[in-house]
Amino acid sequence: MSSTVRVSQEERSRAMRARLMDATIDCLVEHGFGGTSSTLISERAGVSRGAQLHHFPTKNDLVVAAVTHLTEVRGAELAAAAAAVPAAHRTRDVLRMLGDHFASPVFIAALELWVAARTEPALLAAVEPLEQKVGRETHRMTVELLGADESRPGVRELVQATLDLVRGLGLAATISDDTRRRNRILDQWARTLDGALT
Amino acid sequence: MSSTVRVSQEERSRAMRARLMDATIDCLVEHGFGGTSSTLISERAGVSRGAQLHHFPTKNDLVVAAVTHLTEVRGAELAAAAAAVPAAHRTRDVLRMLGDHFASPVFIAALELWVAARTEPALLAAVEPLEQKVGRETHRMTVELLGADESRPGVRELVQATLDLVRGLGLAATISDDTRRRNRILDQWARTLDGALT
DNA sequence: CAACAAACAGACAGGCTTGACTGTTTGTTT
DNA sequence: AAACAAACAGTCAAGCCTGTCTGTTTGTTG
Repeated sequence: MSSTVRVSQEERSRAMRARLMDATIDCLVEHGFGGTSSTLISERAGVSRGAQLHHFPTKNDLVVAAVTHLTEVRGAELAAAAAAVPAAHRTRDVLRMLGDHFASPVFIAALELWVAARTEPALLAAVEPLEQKVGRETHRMTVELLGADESRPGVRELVQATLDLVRGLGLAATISDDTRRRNRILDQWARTLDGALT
Repeated sequence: MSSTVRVSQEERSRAMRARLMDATIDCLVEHGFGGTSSTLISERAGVSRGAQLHHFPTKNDLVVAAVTHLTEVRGAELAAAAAAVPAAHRTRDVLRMLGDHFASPVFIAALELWVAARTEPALLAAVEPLEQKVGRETHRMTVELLGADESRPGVRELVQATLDLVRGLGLAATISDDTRRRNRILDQWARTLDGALT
C-alpha cells in the first residue's frame, strides 16, 4: 500500500541541489560565512551528510554553486522590484527601491560572499565575474528607470555614484538598520540628482 | 656579560599587547576574519601561545581589544589625512582623501570586523558604539573640511550621503580595485556637491 | 526481472582551533 | 636577598570541520 510517488532521478537531484543551495544562503544570512559549516548546511536543508557530499563533493563546490544561484535570485528580485516602481515621484521611488534591495537578505548573503572572497581565491574566481555582470545589469536598469541620458558628460558617473551610495547604505544597514535615516538621505539625493540630470 | 636592558613589567606588558593587537589587524587584512586563528596571530606577532593567553585569556578578548585599537588608528589616520588636504580644489581633494581612506588597510580590517560582528553578538557589542563614534567624528570633520552650512536644509543629508558613498566605493574596492573609476565618480560627485551646497 | 548506476545514509579519521594547565623566567617589594 | 607576583613558554585534551569510505535504497536500462 506504499503510495510512494515515483520521482525521476533528475528531478530528485535538482530538488536536492536547490535545497542545499537555498540552505547555504540562509546560513550565510543567519550565521555569516565563518559560521556556515557544511554540517550546518546539511542539517538546515534536512539532507544527510552523505547526500550532500554526493551532490557537492567539496564545500567549495557548494558555495560556488550557491553564488551562481544567488546571482540569479538577486537579478530576479531586482527586476521584479523595478517593475513595481510607480510612475510618479520617479527618481525618489527608484532610489528607495534600490535602497531596499541593498538592505535585503540577498544583499547580505552577497556581502558575506564578497568579503570572504577577498581572501579566498577559489571563491573570488566565482564571485568576481558574476558580480561584474550583476553590476552592469543593475547600472543599465537604473539608467533606464531614471530615463538618464548617458551621452551627457557626468551622467554616467552620477548613476555609478548612486549605485555605490546604496551599496554603502546597505553595508551600514547590516549593523544598525535605520530605515528612516536611509530614506532621508536617499530623498535628498533624489532631489540633487534630478537637478543634476536635467 | 649579559647586557640585558631592564624593562619594567608595565612596559613589557604594553608592548606585548600592542604587538598582538597589531598582528591581529594584519591577519584580518591578509586572511580575513575567518582565517584569523589565535595560533596564526601569535605566530605573526612572534609571541608564544602562553604569553598570548596570559594577556588575552580568550580570542574574543583579543579581538575586542583590537577593535578599540583599530578605532584609534583610524581616527589618527583620518585626522592626519585631513590636515594634508590642500586649500585649492577643496571639495574634490577632500573627497579623494576620504575615498583613499575608505580603501586603505585600516578600512578593510574594520570591514572584516563589521561583517563578522553582524553574526557575533560579543563582537557587535564592541564594534557598534565605536563605529558610531567614528561615524560622528568623521561627519563633523567632513562638514568642517567642506565648510558646509548644516543649518540649511538638505546639507546634512548630502554630507551623510557622501560618507555612505565612499563607504560603498571602499567595499567595491576590496574586490576590484579600480582607482581611476573611483576618482572619476568622486570628481563628478564633488562638482554636484559644490553646486548643491552653495 | 536482472543488472547497473545514481541517489542517499551514516560512520570514521585526520587536521585544526581553542583554552586549560604546568612549569620557568623576570621584575617588584620588603 | 628572600618572597612574591607578573610575564612568558610550551604541552595537552576536547571539540568541530572536512572529506573519505562502506553500505543501502531507488530509479533506469536492456
